[in-house]
Amino acid sequence: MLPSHSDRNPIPSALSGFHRHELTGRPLNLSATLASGQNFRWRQDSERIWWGVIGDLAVGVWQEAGQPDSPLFWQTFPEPGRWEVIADYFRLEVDLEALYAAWSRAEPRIADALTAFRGLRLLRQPPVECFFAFQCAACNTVVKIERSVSQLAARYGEPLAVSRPPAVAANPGEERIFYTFPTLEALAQADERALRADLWGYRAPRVIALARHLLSLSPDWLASLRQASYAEAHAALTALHGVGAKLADCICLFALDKDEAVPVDTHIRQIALRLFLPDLAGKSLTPRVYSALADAYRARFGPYAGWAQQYLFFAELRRADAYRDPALSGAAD
DNA sequence: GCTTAACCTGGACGC
DNA sequence: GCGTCCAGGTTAAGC
Repeated sequence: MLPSHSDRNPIPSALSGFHRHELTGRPLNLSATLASGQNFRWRQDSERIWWGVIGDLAVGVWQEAGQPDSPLFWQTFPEPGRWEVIADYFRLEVDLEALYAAWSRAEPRIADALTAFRGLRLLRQPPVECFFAFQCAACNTVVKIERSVSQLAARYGEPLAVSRPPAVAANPGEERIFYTFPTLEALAQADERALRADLWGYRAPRVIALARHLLSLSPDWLASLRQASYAEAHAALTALHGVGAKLADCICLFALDKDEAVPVDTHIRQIALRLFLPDLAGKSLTPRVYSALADAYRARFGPYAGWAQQYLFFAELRRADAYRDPALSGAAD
């Protein structure tokens, strides 16, 4: 079960008990995927093992840094061996090489980002978690979003029983407690003052109101949008008070399998103005401009435009020095 | 249909 | 130490 030794990156001893999965033909750049701003709850420990929560499972994953074709080492807690959950979450069914070829033909200027972050994948996140995590994103910083979302889970989620809790870098030797993301029922009964104390600020009452509204529709309403078209899902989401076009696109792309969704935030806007639509520079981000920018990505990158924009987005983040991990790609090792 | 201000808050920055 | 600005947006009012 344990891997062979590697001189470049010693296999962490903490991987004892982990499984090994060969990513044959399905590259995965673990660090780029988990640090590219899709999800705010994954953390790396001192041995560079990534720890997160998928649904009701705590998950540990490790891969040799900058080697998207190297094996993935993984384990789930408290129920071990749930590979199907990990494969689904990281969307390993998607053939990246075919996408790279098509994107490069359509827009050669994406080549550097593809090379730097080869194996970056979009996640298939639980819809409720994605919906509320990105509620926190408005006028906020990534560090604060991560803190707010983690505190929300700790306050209103359920602790996960991990039989052999991993130590995490920030607190060596301390047992790490994992929490599920809160249910709609828990969020509907949340205390606004507590949320404000957790840095949710003016977003706090909106979170509670949205949870109550979603419950009134159906506990499974968000997940049911996976069966809808992109246009239908986007329209349904933006009809909710507090959900604009950008947030709707984040949920569509990161949780609802709408691969053509392009969340136009400040970074994606700047990239599009620089590469595709310089004539729109100086224009306010009205709904019409938002659509024009997103359509520009879709016109070039097709039905997986949302994946392509994630590469450009992450490259822009790194340029802006807004990333935390210096070893996200092979070039960085 | 576009522009603007308000909404929380902590960190970076200039003075 | 203090003031100002900014950060992965959304909404409503005013024009």
